[in-house]
Amino acid sequence: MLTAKFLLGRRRGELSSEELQSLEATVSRVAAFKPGETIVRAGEPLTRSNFLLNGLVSRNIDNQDGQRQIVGLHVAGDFVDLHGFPLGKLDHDVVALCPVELAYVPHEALTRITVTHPHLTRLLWFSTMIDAAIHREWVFRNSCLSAVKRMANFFCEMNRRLEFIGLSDGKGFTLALTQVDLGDACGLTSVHVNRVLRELRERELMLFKGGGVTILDRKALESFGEFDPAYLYGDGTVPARG
Amino acid sequence: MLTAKFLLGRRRGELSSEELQSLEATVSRVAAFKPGETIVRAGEPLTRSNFLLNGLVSRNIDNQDGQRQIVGLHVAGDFVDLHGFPLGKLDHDVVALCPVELAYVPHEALTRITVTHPHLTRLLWFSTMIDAAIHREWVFRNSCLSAVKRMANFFCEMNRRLEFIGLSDGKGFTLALTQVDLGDACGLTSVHVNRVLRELRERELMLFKGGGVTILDRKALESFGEFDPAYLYGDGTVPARG
DNA sequence: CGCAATCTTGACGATAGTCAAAGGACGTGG
DNA sequence: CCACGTCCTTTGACTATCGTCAAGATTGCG
Repeated sequence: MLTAKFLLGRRRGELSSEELQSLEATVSRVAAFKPGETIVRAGEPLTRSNFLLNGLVSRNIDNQDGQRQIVGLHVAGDFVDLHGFPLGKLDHDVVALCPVELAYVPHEALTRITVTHPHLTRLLWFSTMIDAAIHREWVFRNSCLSAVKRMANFFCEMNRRLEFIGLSDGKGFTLALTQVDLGDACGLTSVHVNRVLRELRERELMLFKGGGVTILDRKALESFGEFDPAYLYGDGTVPARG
Repeated sequence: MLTAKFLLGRRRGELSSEELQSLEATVSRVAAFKPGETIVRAGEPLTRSNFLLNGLVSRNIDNQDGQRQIVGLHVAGDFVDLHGFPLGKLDHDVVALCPVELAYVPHEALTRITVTHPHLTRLLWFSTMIDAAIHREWVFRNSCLSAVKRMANFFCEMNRRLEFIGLSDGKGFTLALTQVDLGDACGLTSVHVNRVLRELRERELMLFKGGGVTILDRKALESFGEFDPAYLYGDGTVPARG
């Protein structure tokens, strides 16, 4: 089951096996991308969306100086650019941050699902709405929090999201990012990221070393980073079937 | 037609009259809110979404100091919290910024639409995806741009969005916001907003005075603010019917 | 007319950016 | 197996942008 991780930990049990099969049937083929490769370019007309099987993928917007802003980050089980299905094209680039495997899902197949499977359609819609909620948290984080808190908050999010799909045990995980990437995501320079990571270490909240994250005091880290996981909708609130 | 402004300027002509009628039929009643009133509170279970008829509405997330971050802003014709339909509840507050009129749309009616009107469903989904694209621009803006450019970029967005619905002629419009509001939206203090507005005035790009915006040099303002309107999807790219 | 909210300005300080240099880590090729 | 290059990390010194504090001006409303 390629799409087995879809909505894992969020709407567990909400997908009937028939729905899961219909979703699985939309996959046309699997493809691999190398670190730094662009998967989707802003503005190009789209005929498929990409379901992330493993690895890390970012959504980038560049400014006039060529400075890259990461506006979103995706992990295994995420329907990376399902946004491109209603939109027809994207406003940003989608780039692999490490070796990545994707399942291609043609838009035709998705259109058919909207006709034959309204409940599954609402779940797909739901998953894009979680992306939007995550975007809002990123606006909040990068607009309203100090550099140290931003970083703390960011790692709390990744911890939870990786926990959902079984890639974190809550105490540590691997995250194939450089300090430059962290800066691009949190609106900081890599130099300042370095200083901030030292502070988190000195506060004995967490460690980051070469893509390896160790959470030393999760509760303290979450409270320090002003992290409230409600926006990840991990508690499985259920919309009516029909 | 209460919902006449829905997707105006974005997918003009994409809504069939039958679809527009079905949408119109979902409206249960109209309600008014006063400035500062909370329309939807984060976390509360939702049974309806709100279609904005006129006025300005913000989506807020507060930090631990009680500092407010505006993570989104809605104008007439926006389906403010359609996000709440797939999600079942919201991760943020929705607040009126000025006297506001809303049309209530029960979620039951929306569920029925997903069953009977797949194409209209995709258009509703599309409109939430534009919100997501706007969120991404806000992440970019508040993470990557200087204070002056942020403000310029913000006003460019509002200019375009108001133009879509006929509330801006491209040269000026009213925007019932205080300098505190502008700061809360752009991640700045009101003091700095004031300095920044002066700079935009001195650069002869635009004026802001008591909720009145005058665009002096639109092209220069958009280029200075690194504004590329592609993310608003105003060019009417069309998804297949079916 | 008077109060309250908003705007404006100045002086000062703190957070984060810039510039620069040096030290690891890792992979490639000789 | 070592040398080299590249990318990433770390640190220091300096700078700039933006926040804080405070006071006064302006606006609008009851």
